[in-house]
Amino acid sequence: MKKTQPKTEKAFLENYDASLYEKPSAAVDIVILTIKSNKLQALIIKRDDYPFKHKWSLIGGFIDINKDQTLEQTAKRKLREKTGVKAPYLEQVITVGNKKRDPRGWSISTVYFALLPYEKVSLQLGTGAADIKWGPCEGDSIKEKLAFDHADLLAVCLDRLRSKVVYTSLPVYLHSENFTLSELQATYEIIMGKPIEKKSFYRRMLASGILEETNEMRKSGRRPAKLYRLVNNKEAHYFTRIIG
Amino acid sequence: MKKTQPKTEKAFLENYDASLYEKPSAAVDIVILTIKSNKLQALIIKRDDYPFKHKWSLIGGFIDINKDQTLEQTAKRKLREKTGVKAPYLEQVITVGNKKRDPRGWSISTVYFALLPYEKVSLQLGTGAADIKWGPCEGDSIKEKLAFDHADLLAVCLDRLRSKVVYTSLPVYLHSENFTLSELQATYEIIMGKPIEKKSFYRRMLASGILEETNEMRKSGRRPAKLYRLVNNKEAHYFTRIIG
DNA sequence: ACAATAGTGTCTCTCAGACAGTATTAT
DNA sequence: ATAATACTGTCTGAGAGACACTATTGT
Repeated sequence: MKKTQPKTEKAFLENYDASLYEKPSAAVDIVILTIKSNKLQALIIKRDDYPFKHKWSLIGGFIDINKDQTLEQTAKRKLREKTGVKAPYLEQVITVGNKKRDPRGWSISTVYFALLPYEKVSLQLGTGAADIKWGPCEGDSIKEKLAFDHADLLAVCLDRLRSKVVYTSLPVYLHSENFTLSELQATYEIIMGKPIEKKSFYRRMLASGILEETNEMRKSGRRPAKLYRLVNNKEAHYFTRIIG
Repeated sequence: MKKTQPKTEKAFLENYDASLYEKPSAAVDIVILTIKSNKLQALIIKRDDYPFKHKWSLIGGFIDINKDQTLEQTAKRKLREKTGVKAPYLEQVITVGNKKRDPRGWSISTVYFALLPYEKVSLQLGTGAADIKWGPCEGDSIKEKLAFDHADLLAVCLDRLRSKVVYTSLPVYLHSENFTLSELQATYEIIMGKPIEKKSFYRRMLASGILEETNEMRKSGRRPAKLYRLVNNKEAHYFTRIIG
């Protein structure tokens, strides 16, 4: 028995039943990165529900089509629920989708990475988590074995960050309001995993126009250092050459 | 009446019913680009079904969880169905997802862009299309008004291509096997929308190590030009400085 | 005074930009 | 010979790399 073809867009939409087609599940996962104890660290939670109950995983969850207006909003909501803050930098990295990554069946996940200053974060357990913590990144991974394909997703994000560090100003988002150039350089070096020439770094950063001096000094070490801040509302800066 | 909690992963999975949760629709769209008549052109089809019946749109379609193993496979399948070829370059660009982009409801789409040489393509209508053609890109858009948010998706891809052209070798994928450096330069210039210094371009390309001479010459113009080809299985090359 | 950290001076090197000059073909 | 297109020579300039040097603090 053939259904009659609707004659207008309106008629088509009135008769459309989305539930007739089998769909993959759709989720968002976020790799939240910070610098803590001179290490790049990723935020992970211990799952309190099946599947992978009691295993560590990235922060994430299904899109709730009744609550979320957009994909990015889903990411921002999750991020806020776990860290209590709005990330100064959030980038969509990749979407993976296949039949095997989730034992419950065909699923896709859009992966974001967020950078934020450690001092600003106050971790919150939220629902579905038995524990939450920062795990130091070593190379492309983390000591804890992660659920699903989350180890892969983390690796992709770390890769993306490392490839961008050499021509962008992304590491400033790992610092709070004021920071010294030495501190910023240290952050670059931690991510790159190797030292940078101080002079090249100073030249580059000061010429970029994204930083401005404050009147304050950091008095921790020996000679006090000038504190800088990101110029009001500056986007990430893209340099025309690579450093390091 | 509270359902009892399953006691093991196995029990949980056996009882799991994916259809209980409302999911967004999940699709893939592909911006297929080529150079034709000295212009960057995008492949579009005229839709033969609702919604947006008889409107132009990008190539795409829902993920078929019974046929497709992975998201990328969905993209490759669509691409092959419409062009008859395997694209030498395919890159995932963005995933958009919200409640309004499709009148049928919450939907997400993962967008890829593909580069391929015009000569290799033989357009195929396939199912669901009333027409298929190349449309010249002007700036960030195309003359034809596109269905859904496809104009935005196209713009994001053109943006991505333009931003990458200045530091990568992507344009080689718009040429077939053999090409001259002048032809390749012309392709760069079409994408960038402005001329490049010939000497800088030659130096850069020859130093990159991604090209090798063939024994043949192109005899079209006055002085014949050396034909080059991509060295066996070379990936896209990333330069350390920007051109143009 | 000295150690430690912050910051500068300055030379070299690589590669893009500019542009003039040479090479090889068809007519 | 001339026009057209393919290439090369070579100078300049911007910015990275190297590294020695000066500056400012606490002890």
